[in-house]
Amino acid sequence: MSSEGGKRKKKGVPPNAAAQPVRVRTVKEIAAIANVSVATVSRALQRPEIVSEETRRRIHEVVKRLGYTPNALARNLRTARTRLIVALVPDISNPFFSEVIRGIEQVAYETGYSVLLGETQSDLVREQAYADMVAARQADGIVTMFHRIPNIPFEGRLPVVNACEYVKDSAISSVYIDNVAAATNAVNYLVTLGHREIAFIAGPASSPICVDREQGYHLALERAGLTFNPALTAVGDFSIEAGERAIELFLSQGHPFSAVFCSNDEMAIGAMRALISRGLRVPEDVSIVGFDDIRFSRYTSPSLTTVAQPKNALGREAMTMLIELLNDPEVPPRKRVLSAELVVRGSTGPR
Amino acid sequence: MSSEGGKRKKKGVPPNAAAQPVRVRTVKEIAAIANVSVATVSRALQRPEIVSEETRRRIHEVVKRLGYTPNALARNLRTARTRLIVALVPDISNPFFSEVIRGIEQVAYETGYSVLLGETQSDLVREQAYADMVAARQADGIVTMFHRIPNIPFEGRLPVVNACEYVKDSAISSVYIDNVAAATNAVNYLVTLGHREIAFIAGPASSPICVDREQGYHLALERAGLTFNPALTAVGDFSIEAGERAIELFLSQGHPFSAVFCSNDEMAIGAMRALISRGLRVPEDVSIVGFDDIRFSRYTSPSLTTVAQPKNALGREAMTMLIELLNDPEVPPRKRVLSAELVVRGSTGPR
DNA sequence: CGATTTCATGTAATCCATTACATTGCGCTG
DNA sequence: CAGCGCAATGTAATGGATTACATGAAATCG
Repeated sequence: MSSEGGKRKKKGVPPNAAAQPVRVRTVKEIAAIANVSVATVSRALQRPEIVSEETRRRIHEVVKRLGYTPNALARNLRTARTRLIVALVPDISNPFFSEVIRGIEQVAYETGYSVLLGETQSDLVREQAYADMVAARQADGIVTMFHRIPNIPFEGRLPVVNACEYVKDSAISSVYIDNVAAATNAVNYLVTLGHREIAFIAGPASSPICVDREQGYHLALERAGLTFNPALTAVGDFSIEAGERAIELFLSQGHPFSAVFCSNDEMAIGAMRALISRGLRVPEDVSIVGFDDIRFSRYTSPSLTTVAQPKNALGREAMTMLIELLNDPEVPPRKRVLSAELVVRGSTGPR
Repeated sequence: MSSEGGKRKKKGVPPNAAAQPVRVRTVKEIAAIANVSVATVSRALQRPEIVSEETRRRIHEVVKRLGYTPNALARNLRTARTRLIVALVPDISNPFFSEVIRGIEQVAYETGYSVLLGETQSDLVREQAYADMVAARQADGIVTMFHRIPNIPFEGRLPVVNACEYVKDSAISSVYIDNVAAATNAVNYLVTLGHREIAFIAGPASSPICVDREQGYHLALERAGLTFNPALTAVGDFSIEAGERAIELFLSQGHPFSAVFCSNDEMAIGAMRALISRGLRVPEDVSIVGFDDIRFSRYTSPSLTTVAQPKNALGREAMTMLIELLNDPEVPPRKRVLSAELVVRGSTGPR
């Protein structure tokens, strides 16, 4: 039984950990090796300018040599901030959100925050799990892209902002577009092309922005003096399949229509596909307008006419508001409304 | 100067915080109100069975009434584990990854972990920032979907596994498909359809799996007795635009080709679009095969023939391996190879 | 030159929960 | 009834950093 055998437990680290590049973990050890106090080590790392040139160099050398990373848990516990924010997305596979998230991340990066993405699948339980991270002080705030504000037992202003969606009468800051106007505008465009029977594929009624889009649709019909036909409205869940099903429904009912306005691009893609597979031509027989302007809508054939949301700006603005809020919990809640723009492509044509 | 004025600082909370549902934060306060020690509160929350029925009830009542959430930082600091893992994705807007992530999340959920998503955009700096969370003890481990293993100063086995990608000769457990075989199979399918001039749109050569796909392409050509024409290979970055550019390149060089094999679906979509906009028909003039089977490839027109990766299984398996590793750092690294399957749709036809 | 700043650093309190160890009281055994 | 074991709870150490306050030395001032 000579020297160190195969499986030695890492118990009671021998106190000779001075010179060799062994694993080292705490400020204490760094301090001991660099021959200073823990306070000085901490200072050298946090505010180097208040430590003398020489000491600072020595400490940094040791830190580097031993690959020391301060324990963020301990730090965050003490300072009561994490510089982490959680972005809640109902569905990461929706390309619309991807770009909003990019916007969020850009601002986060600029201001020294990191973004953790949480996919909720619109599920309350998962939503709550992420929201609890704030209650448990593992994150400083939340940007949610869903129309439900998670419940956080928190004193004062909730460190939450809403992007893309909003909640009526809530004290939560939000950034979103004027969905009524955008939808009105899109439907109106179809009207100017001569369409009179315009179908509508709605999104879930639980979402205020979907209600707004529907309202915009009605408003445009009304203004054009067209009568609303309930048989030409279907509700979908934003999926491609929902778009297909809606078209099947319309066709099966036998009411004629020459245009379809969809509450998002994926349903529009599904609608387009269903029409084509039934032998109808887009846009010659039926025009289609989507909503969001996701990356793929440029590449469908025909390419999709759609309402382009300022996705990046929505994300940037939301994150900016959150930072503001974190820096000063007193700032009053704001609702910021950006505008959207109709992008005309190949899926729409004259009646 | 009577009672409490407008702006009172929250300093030295008056010790009358007994009955009213005020904001309360620490075990200490809960303990005081429930008339027990902090240890008992902690126990009532962690292992209720070792606390007497009555005490437990009382504590839970107080916890609930005051909306107490234990400070996770303090807990994690003490217990040295967070039950958080980070999933690193190069690009969240790539629908392929979305489904892998779903798989990861499923297993995480089943085993009591939460997943934090980090988008790296293949950027080393951002990658490192997330990796540092492990070094800083803010997360227990990492599942990366990129072919670079982040550098973590860590004693012993890195708590990292690789999903979809792998790194040659690394001691990192990985799950991925047999890309050589999958690509060979896809190209071979084109051969059996009678194609002889088959172009190839490669992915970045930095990625081993892309090299494998290219190798599979060569292998299939060789087996079929076809000569490899370097002019019919282009390198892309996985984007739709890259697919378009590749086709422009092939066409401009004037070498004829009747089929294109693409290293992912998005480049295939781009390729298809470029061909169609040049007046070529798919699949009558040119057949196209993609790779991944993302959600949209079913809905292009024509729908895309592609190699379907078992996305969910890749994610599930990767997370399972990580959990294993976290529970026992001694388990040897494994490379697990799943198999992929060619899905024939409308974008391929006989020469 | 004595007094006062300023600078660099050290000592120890603090953040909040977990948990090893200590204590108390009760029921049971021999 | 002494003695033991067990159940329930309490006391205090612990995890690793930050930072208020203290200290000593050097620089500046009148």
